[in-house]
Amino acid sequence: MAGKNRKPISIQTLKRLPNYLHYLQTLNNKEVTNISATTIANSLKLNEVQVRKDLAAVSMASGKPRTGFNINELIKGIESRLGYDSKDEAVIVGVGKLGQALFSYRGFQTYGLNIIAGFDSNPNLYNVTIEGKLILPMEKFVNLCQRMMIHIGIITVPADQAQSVCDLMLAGGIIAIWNFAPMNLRVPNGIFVKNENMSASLAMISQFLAEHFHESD
Amino acid sequence: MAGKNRKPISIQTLKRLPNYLHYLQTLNNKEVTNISATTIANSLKLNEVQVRKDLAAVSMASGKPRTGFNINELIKGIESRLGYDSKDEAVIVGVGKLGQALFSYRGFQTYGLNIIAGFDSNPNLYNVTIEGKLILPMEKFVNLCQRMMIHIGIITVPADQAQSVCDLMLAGGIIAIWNFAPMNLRVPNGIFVKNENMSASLAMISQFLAEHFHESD
DNA sequence: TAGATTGTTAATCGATTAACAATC
DNA sequence: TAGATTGTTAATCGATTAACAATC
Repeated sequence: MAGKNRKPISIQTLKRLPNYLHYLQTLNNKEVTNISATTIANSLKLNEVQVRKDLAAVSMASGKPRTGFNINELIKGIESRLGYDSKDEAVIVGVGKLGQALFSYRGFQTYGLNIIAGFDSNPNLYNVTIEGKLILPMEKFVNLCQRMMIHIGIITVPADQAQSVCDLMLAGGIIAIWNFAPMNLRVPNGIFVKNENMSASLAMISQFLAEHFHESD
Repeated sequence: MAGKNRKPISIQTLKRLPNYLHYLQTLNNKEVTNISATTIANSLKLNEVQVRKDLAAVSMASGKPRTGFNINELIKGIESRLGYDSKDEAVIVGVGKLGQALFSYRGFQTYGLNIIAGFDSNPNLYNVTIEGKLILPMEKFVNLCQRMMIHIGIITVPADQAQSVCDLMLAGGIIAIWNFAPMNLRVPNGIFVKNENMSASLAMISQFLAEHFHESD
């Protein structure tokens, strides 16, 4: 589950790692085996020292002057650091459209995430399967999480139900919550909540447009 | 479209604004009319000076010693700053499950975002309506964007189609892209891309779990 | 008045970037 | 060798936090 030799790594670096990975993977088909931090930096419009420091945090072997980094080693290093090489099991609560989208998205497998079951309070959905995975009634939630030792819970219910779902997750032993409800969850210390903050994204878009049209007035 | 008197505001502050707003809205029902930065800070587990500086960036009237800030004024200020009081029109390309989820999500109205049409290359979806909004073939995309002066494009297609959709959006005159495809888009200067970086979120969750289980070994 | 709360100025902290010596 | 590229050490930058005077 947890990888080995993980030095602490900044949140900023962590956010950039998936970008590096994606970029390296696009290169991987071609004939090149090595790449320099300089090239990566230019392609992704990042500072090259920053790229080197980021890579230093994930690559087993260090880069070599003139030749750069071995692409495959970098990919392995990043994947390992991101936990893509080990599967984490998760459950999702709220199988509306967004919930279904996440529930059925196969891409998460690539990221080491396996959503093993969905839960909803709508009886019409009980025992429906999506991509071969069952939707179950909420009553079965706590017990299943405990029995299967699930650690990750995904919340895709409306905002007003999010806190009670969250509490239920804690009862089920879940310690990391991926929250898509536009709602700040109250959790005790030691519980990790990652808010998928769409309103913040929209705020940035709105800010950009405001600046854009203000400038051009 | 763009609000008035917008001083520059840090990205960090911008991310926190929706949280303040949500918190203030939960208070708004009750009888209190004022609130102190101290109280907000404690409730949201933030530093109180940080809260004051954030609020200073959005509130028309400043707070008063002993009484704090007027809740309604704060709400108005934040909503205005976030652009929630003016509607921006957007189009979405890719009406799969995730696309449908976003397309039909009424909550975006609250955020000042109005998705007026969806586009997909699947003929089965042509002229289907979701929440009274049409899904159209890609052929109509550029023309519609231009005619209606749409500035925001949402990308919910698979990664391998994202870049070509992006290029099409630029052709249609779109200048702000909200990208849900796990893929770094190439765009010219002046175009804003907000990546909804789910892989980065997963990376953080994975990182937390790794640390958690490492510590407890 | 007294003190809770404000806004500001200065100190701290962490991340980014610049400068540079080491090396294949 | 020469020079492209590395990793490190120091400088810069921006955001957070601490200290404090102002005020209702």
